Amino acid sequence: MAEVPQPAPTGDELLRVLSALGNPHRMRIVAALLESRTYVSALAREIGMSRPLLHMHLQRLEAAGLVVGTLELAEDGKAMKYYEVAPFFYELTPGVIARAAETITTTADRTTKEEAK
Amino acid sequence: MAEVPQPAPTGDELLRVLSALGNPHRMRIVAALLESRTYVSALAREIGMSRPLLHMHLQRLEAAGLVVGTLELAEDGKAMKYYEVAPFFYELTPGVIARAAETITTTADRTTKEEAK
DNA sequence: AACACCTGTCAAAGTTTTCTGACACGTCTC
DNA sequence: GAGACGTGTCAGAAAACTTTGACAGGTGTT
Repeated sequence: MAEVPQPAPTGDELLRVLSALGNPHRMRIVAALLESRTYVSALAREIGMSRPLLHMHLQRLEAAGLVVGTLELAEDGKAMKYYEVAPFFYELTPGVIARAAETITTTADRTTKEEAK
Repeated sequence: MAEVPQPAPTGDELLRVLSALGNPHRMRIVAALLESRTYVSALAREIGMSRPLLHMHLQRLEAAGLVVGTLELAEDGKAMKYYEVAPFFYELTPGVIARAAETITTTADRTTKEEAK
């Protein structure tokens, strides 16, 4: 197994990842998806969570690049969204945090950019 | 430099760490403290943040074990609280998250335990 | 005594995140 | 057509987090 040097994550990326993982529900979701990929409704039943809520959490995890969703057509024609965990890897050290901190765009900037597009 | 195997963090510990670092201000605070240890008031001026607010953020970081504060008496008798970053190291992978997820105590449990002591 | 620092805490306000209960749309089966 | 699945979205309530300003205490200097 080759050791691959990790590129330093940007502040915004790391921020998305950390705040996505810093939530008990979302940790459990990652754990469940690592066990086996499933579709939203099944996962909602499995972990006992309302579907709209799970939808939101999955959104957050996907935005952080930690899971990926794929809309698949089942043989019976039903459209089902399958999710699986992405193979992420982050190292958390003071240095990494400090380097990331330099590239954090302010909330104001982020909002402005979003609105601009 | 010896490679030390990292013990798997508990769910609650990882949760505290991730939610502590998943905040732009707190990232910047870690970055500033890595540059040089300082005391609260000086740091507040340096990063342009109100002292009570900084106090709260430092609390959160310290609770997660990411920084350590020491109350020191200056020669002139003034009591000053110096903070510095702790040498932390966490690896974030799907497996680590999944293992941590198993040991998450529910919010209800945590609250009960806190009150019980 | 008044000022300039340092420390801490607290209540209230503001903002974001989380969560629920509808609703709308689609397919297939009875 | 009604029912059982699947998808997504939206508004509003509830809870958590962030932020401010004011207060109280400490020391040492003018």
